Amino acid sequence: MSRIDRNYPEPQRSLHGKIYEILESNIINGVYKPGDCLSESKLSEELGVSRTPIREAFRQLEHEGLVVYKPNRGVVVRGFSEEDIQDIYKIRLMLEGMTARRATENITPEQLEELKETIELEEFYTNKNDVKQLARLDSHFHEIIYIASGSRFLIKTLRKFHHYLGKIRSISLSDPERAKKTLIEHKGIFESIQSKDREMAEILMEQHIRNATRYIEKKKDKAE
Amino acid sequence: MSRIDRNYPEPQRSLHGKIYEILESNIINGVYKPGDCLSESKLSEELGVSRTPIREAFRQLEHEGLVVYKPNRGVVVRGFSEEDIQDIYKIRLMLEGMTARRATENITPEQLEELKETIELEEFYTNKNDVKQLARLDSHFHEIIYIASGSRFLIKTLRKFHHYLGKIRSISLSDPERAKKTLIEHKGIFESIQSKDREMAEILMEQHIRNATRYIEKKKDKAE
DNA sequence: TTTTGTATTATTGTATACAAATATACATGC
DNA sequence: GCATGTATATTTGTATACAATAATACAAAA
Repeated sequence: MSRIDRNYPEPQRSLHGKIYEILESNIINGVYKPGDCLSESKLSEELGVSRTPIREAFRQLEHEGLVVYKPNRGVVVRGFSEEDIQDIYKIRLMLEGMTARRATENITPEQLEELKETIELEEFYTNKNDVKQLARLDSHFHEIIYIASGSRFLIKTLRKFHHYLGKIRSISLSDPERAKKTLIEHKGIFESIQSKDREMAEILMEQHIRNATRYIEKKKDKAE
Repeated sequence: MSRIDRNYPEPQRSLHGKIYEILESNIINGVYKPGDCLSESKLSEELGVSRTPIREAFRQLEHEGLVVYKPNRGVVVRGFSEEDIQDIYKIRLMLEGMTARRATENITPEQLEELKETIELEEFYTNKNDVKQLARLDSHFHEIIYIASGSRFLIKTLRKFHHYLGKIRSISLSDPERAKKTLIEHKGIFESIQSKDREMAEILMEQHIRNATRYIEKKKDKAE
């Protein structure tokens, strides 16, 4: 085996992990609707794998609460309701501020630099109106703060919540006004963290979540 | 088959569910230490089942973050550190108050009655110093409030946190002084909820968590 | 002695086989 | 027509078989 092969091994991910991601994404994005029954045999055929890794993915989705397990009948999709989405925003409002405060206390220079670069890229893509990149960078911005908080539970919980909101976030960021406002808010949070102002980081993060929530609410009201 | 057998069917739970509970409990209670490797084959032999349901249980534990998955090597136990426990209390401080407030808004008369009965039993067992029953009732008290909050995410998150702290809670409740204080605090929370005083329910619940945290901290300081 | 290559062993990853449970279709009786 | 019982088909639940990967032991060379 050559040296290059040893240095660049392929990811070598297990099948159940990939299948889990596919199914989770299909549930989050509404490909599978709440109430849909997922069949091991059918998915097994569709994806061209045996039932074993599919069952393993099911167990993860079940644990996550995205599907409900019916003994000897398989799993039915749960998905998210309007209320669930609002609920997530309410809980985030409680947790994101705390996370930003703790991140301010624990952040490393490298993470701070990464945060800065992320914001610079956000600025670039905001001007270009590249929604896909903006969504990616937004996730990255928050992800760094989650990790810097040093709390495995906050990381796990908020990462999931953020992931669940992926669709709605893209909608928000496709509005140039909201994208610009997001950038300004991110900059404020970054500067607070950089200057080690815990309180301000907490307050600005809470405002950021509140503004995101308000934007969605307003958008929804208009649509009705 | 007798009629009695038909009226009281066994739960008919799947194996992977039972195995998951066994393993989770072993991790939470420190039977498996952080760093321990869990082997499918060994557990399969020990428990007298095939590897399939064990793998399914592993996938749930993995998703929960209680074990870390190593491709082609199995899973290693993660468990909880001192910091993790403190961390859980910090996060609960943010979430339990909100949950109590929302429970006050949504609680049903039946749930209120159940809460009342739980506290009456708590009073009974506090006088008898029955720690096991007190731990069970404490969980039940909080569980009712979680459910009454109507938020599937709060239910899921806080239920887990509460479960993780089972061991430490039993230690607290085995101190008659702390048990009495817990009862008084629960009563206060119950009365706020009953009289639909959201703010007070939130404040008292936060105090309750804060007091529980302080007690643990003090206990730890003494031990050192 | 240390290192490295190789054979062996053990473990996981996936597929498949069979048992158990459930749903479905259809016939039978009312 | 409607309900009920039964046979069939389908699906899940579990066990097992085989393949792939990684760890281990050991021998050979530097």
